[in-house]
Parts: sequence; C-alpha cells; structure tokens
Amino acid sequence: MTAIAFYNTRTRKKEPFSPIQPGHVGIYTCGPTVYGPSHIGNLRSQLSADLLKRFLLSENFEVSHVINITDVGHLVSDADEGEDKMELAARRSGETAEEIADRYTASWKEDRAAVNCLLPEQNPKATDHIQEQIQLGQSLDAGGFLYRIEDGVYFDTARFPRYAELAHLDLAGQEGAQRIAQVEGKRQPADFAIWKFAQEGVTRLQEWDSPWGRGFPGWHLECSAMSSKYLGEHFDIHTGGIDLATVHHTNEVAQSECGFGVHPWVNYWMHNEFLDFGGEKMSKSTGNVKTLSDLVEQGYDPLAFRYFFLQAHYRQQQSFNIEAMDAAAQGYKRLLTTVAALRKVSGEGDLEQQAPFEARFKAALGDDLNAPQAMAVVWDVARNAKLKEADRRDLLLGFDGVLGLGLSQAEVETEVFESEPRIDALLVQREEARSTKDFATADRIRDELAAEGIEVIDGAEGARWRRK
RNA sequence: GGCGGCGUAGCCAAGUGGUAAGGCACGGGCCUGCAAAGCCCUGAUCACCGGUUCGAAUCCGGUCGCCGCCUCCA
Repeated sequence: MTAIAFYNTRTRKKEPFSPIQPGHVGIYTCGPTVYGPSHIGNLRSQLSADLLKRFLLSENFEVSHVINITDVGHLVSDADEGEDKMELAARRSGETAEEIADRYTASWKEDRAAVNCLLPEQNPKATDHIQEQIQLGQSLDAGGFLYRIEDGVYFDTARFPRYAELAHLDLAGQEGAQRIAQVEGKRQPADFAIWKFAQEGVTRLQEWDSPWGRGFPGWHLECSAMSSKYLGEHFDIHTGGIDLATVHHTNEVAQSECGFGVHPWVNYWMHNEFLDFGGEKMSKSTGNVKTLSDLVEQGYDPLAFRYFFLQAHYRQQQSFNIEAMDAAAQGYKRLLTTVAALRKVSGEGDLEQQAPFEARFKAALGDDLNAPQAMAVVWDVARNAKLKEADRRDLLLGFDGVLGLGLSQAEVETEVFESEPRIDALLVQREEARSTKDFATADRIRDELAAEGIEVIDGAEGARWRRK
C-alpha cells in the first residue's frame, strides 16, 4: 500500500490522502474556455490532472473525472472598451459563438489525446447546464446570499466569513479594494455576479431566461453547478492552474458552500504552477512556440512534451525554452529506443526483483506526485545492468500506465527501414565500393543521400536506410 | 500597495538540517573503414551577505534578480 499525500492549497500543507468514499475518487478539473486555441501552458494543467488520475487508477481507485468546457461567459466586456474575444472571433470568421466553441473544443480534445490524456468520465458544457446553474443561484437567493443591482444579481461575500480562506487573501490590502468597484452598486469589490442581465441594445451571442430576468450566468457558477451534478455536493479533489485559486476557485467555494450548505465543499485543492517562458513573450509573432501544433510543426512528438512535463514537479514553475524541449525530445527518444528493444525480450519477470523499483516509483508519486523522482527511477531501471531484461521490460511497461508515454507502442527505430529501387540500388553501389575499400565513393553516396534527408545505417546484415 | 512562487553544474530539474537524484548537452572511451545508434566514464557546495546549529542547499534576517496572482486567464 503506497502512502499517498497531496499538497492542499486550502491548508497549505501536504496531507495524507483519503477519499470520502473508500476506493472511489471524484476529481473536478477546470477545463478550457473555448474562444481560442489553448497553449502548452494550458496543457500543463491538463497533464497535471491526468497524472493525478493515472496515479490514482494505478493505486486501484475508481476515478470519476469531470472536466468542464466553458462555452459561455465573458460575452461583452462590461468595463471599458475592451473587445470581447468571442465576438471578435465570431465576427472575423463569420461563425456563431457555438461554432467557435465547437471548433476550439475539438482542438482541445485533439491536443489532450495527442499527449495521452485519458478521457474524462464527464466533459460537460456550461451551456448545457444553464438550468443547474439557475437552480444553484435560486438556492443562494433563498439563503439571502444575493443582492440585485442594475447590472445583475451578485453574491454578497460579506455573508461568507470564510471567503478569503482558500487563497489566504488579505482582501483589504488588495489593489482591487483601492479602486472603485468597476460595477456600480457592488457592496464589496470581491462580490461577483451570479447572473448578469442582458442589456437593452446590446447584442449578446448567448442569453437565457431566468427568475431574475433575461441574461447569462456569472463566470464561476458553472463549475459549482456541474461538479455537484456529476460528483455530488461534496467531493474529493479539485484541480486547476494556480492563477484560478484567487478568484475563480475562491468564488466557487463561496457559492458552493453557501448554496449546498457544506464545508468543506472540496477536500483537496491541487493547483499546478505555470510554465515559465522567461522574459520572452509567448507569441507567434516573436517566433515563440506556444501551442502543441507549433511544437509538432517544429518536428516534436507531442509525447516528447509529455516527457518534458514529467521532468518537473507540477507545483513548481517550469522553464520552457527550445533547449529544454530538445533535451526532453532526446531523452524521450532514448527511452523509447530502450523500451522498444526490451519489448522483444521473451521470458517471465521476477516480481521479487521488481518490487523495490516498483515501490520507489510509487512512493515518489505518492509524495505529492513527484514525477521527476519517478522519472529517476525509470532511468535507473532502463539502464540497470543488474536487472534482468524481462524485469526491466515489465517494470517500464508497468510504469507507463502512470506515465502515459506510449512505451508499449515503442518500435525499435533502427528496424524501421524503407525500400525504394533507386535508393536501394545506390546502397548496392556503396556496398560494392566498401567491399573494395573505396571509402571515398562510399562516403560520397552516403553524403548525397544524407542531403536528401536519408539516413544510411550500416549493420551486420548490410546497410539499410530510412528518411529522417 | 497586498498575496504567492522561485534563484541548485551549459540547459531542464529532484532534494527542506547530516556533507548534492535523474535527463539533455559537452569532453573522454568502447564499438565502427569513417560515421550513426548503443554502452561506459567525467562535472556543481547549491544567487549574495550575515546569523542559528556539532552540522544548512535545506532554518532565521537582509540584499539582488526572476516569475505569477489581485481583471478573463493554466
């Protein structure tokens, strides 16, 4: 039995993990807002949650994982003249908000699949759960937690003494407190909208009827409404990027604890840190990669990014740059090559020999998902001459259930050769030259092929080739 | 202004009181006609200053630097 402890943002401590219902874990992960493509920083959050899920599955928990799709929210900028991204995108492409949401939802799913994220048990859309959101709002209204102003219906944070608990906020000292609340009539700067009214003369892409009037749900409501629907009003783990803790998750807690009458609403809050791009702006204009597609265009395997992700702890900022990505790609390739060779080994492994490595691997992950340490165990196994190949094979393939690096599909790259009459003929010529020790000719042929992007490999059974 | 994270070898990065995991790159070696692939070997006293301690990368204070949040945000 592996000891499992996770760092809980709520208590700022590493705590032993124990689920509400023995053997079962409910996880809610904040998903994408689908008005644009998600970048590799977003992907880190998804990978963090996926690592968590895979580890718990490997510990034989039954996991219910819910990831929301936010397809309604900031429709019109309510403050200044800032343009709404959804509308802007819609206008540019001539699509509806729904079409845009569908498109980016699809690409988000493709990205997740490309890096081997397991499918969530539930993947609900906010627009499919308007009624649930309204119900939660009504419950809050009945409890006297809401007040109505011209702009919408707001949650009165003064009614919830624990408001600052999750993020350990010092509300009085916040910059927001020094400004004038942007929305006229808000009682406290931290108060947030449960329901916003459609304004006359303003064209909104999405709006619904509610007991308070026509409009749309507040930004945070969906997560509370959907998590309770699929995981219950009190569940185990909520994950998301660290930036969400201060506002989004804090507000989720407020509306959930008040609306459902529970405390704590969520037992463990796990937040992943950001990818650090140094001083360089993450934008295509500066040539800086930011989406998974960009990486793929540059020739990286999506799973090399997963390998990159596994090299750092999820709660630590991780520097991303080309040099680091190259290092990850190279390391990943080596690991694949190693496993590919081991996959051809026959014979049974010895569980007793494997046990210590298995234990180290699990202990690393059980300690707040310390993936870097787990990877050290992976390499220890991969290059351990004292272990039988069958044991190394069994261990590495077993580890991959948690790592998700696709090791079980690893092919021996040096055996993936091609055939084409013209090139095969050149190789024959080269072999003849080599046999007469005419290395100048042999090397010339190899160089010419290399110029075409063809790699020649000499082996015991003669030379073969493949495209790089 | 408030809150939080970080600064470990060229790069990524574990390690939170007992004398620095792992990966990549570099260099050297084995193998090869030469390469490639693979394998082996090799490097750091932990931003800086001061303190606590028998002992600190790890605790405390200060300095410098970097990143994030407080508005939608992974």
